[in-house]
Amino acid sequence: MMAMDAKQPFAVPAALQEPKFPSLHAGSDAMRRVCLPAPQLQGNIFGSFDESLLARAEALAAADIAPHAKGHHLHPHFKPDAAFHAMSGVPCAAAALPHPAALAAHPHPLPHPALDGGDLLEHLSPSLAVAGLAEPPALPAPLPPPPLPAAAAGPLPVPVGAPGAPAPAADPRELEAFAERFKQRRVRLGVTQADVGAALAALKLPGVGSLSQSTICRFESLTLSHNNMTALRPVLQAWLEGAEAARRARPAGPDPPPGAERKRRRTSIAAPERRSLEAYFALQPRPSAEKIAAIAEKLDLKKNVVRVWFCNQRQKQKRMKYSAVH
DNA sequence: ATGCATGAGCC
DNA sequence: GCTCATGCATA
Repeated sequence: MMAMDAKQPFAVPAALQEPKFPSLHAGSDAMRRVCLPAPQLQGNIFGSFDESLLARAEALAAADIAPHAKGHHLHPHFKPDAAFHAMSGVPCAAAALPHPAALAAHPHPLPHPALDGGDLLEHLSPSLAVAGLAEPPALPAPLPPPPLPAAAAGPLPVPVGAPGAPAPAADPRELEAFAERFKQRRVRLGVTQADVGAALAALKLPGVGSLSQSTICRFESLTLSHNNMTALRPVLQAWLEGAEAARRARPAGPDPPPGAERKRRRTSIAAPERRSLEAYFALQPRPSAEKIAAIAEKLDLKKNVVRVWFCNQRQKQKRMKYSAVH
């Protein structure tokens, strides 16, 4: 079994998630954000068809999913989240698909024409989403980053929780610019993403503890939701200023003793299964519990794994990257 | 840098 | 059960 010690440094202050979207002009942003980033989503769908996969998905859909098919409306009730999804769900299903042409050009007929829903799975590209986009040139690393404890604790003005400023201008363009500047300066300081995350706790900002390397990385690469980016920006800015100030004062620091001890393994979904899931997702981003169960059974995956997979996919669609600036 | 997962809060 | 913010593990 897996060790599941839920250690949470701090609970996210409700203030960060409660009042989600004030009046979110982000509506338009969100709209733009919906479309799948998938830069690799333009290969020829018919070039290399994986018959077996498609046949499998098709069979699955026709034999198992459809029968259970209970009219799944787009949004049962109108909750704040639904509002967000209402617009992301509809246009996305279409946008996520390769081409409309694919729908009309699918090769073989169905064993059960009468069945609906899942039968659309046949025109899904086999390996569209597998092509990894190579990492950008990045920097040749001419300068060796000296590991610095970066305990930038200090008399920081903390321009964060401004009492009278509820919404600190969340312009996607602004966030992007800041993120880039942040990374630039961070590197200049010779601080790693992990260091930043850890140092954050030292700031003692209300409701702000440490963050992981993952989160810092995602911030810099804009792979966080707009809200998340907005919430993190002031915090990271505070750290940056403090760190640079501390740097000026004492430009040197001892090495942090590296401690290492962790365990937990990440379940990995095999390529074929992943492709199937992607296929389903393109057609129905929010399958019912029944469908999830059916999919899980057919793909021989745990139901929870499938459920989480769908959740994560949905989250990905809401990320900033590639969104606004277009 | 990113895939799979957890947990809080909400419906 | 879902969304959302986050994190561990890993490619």
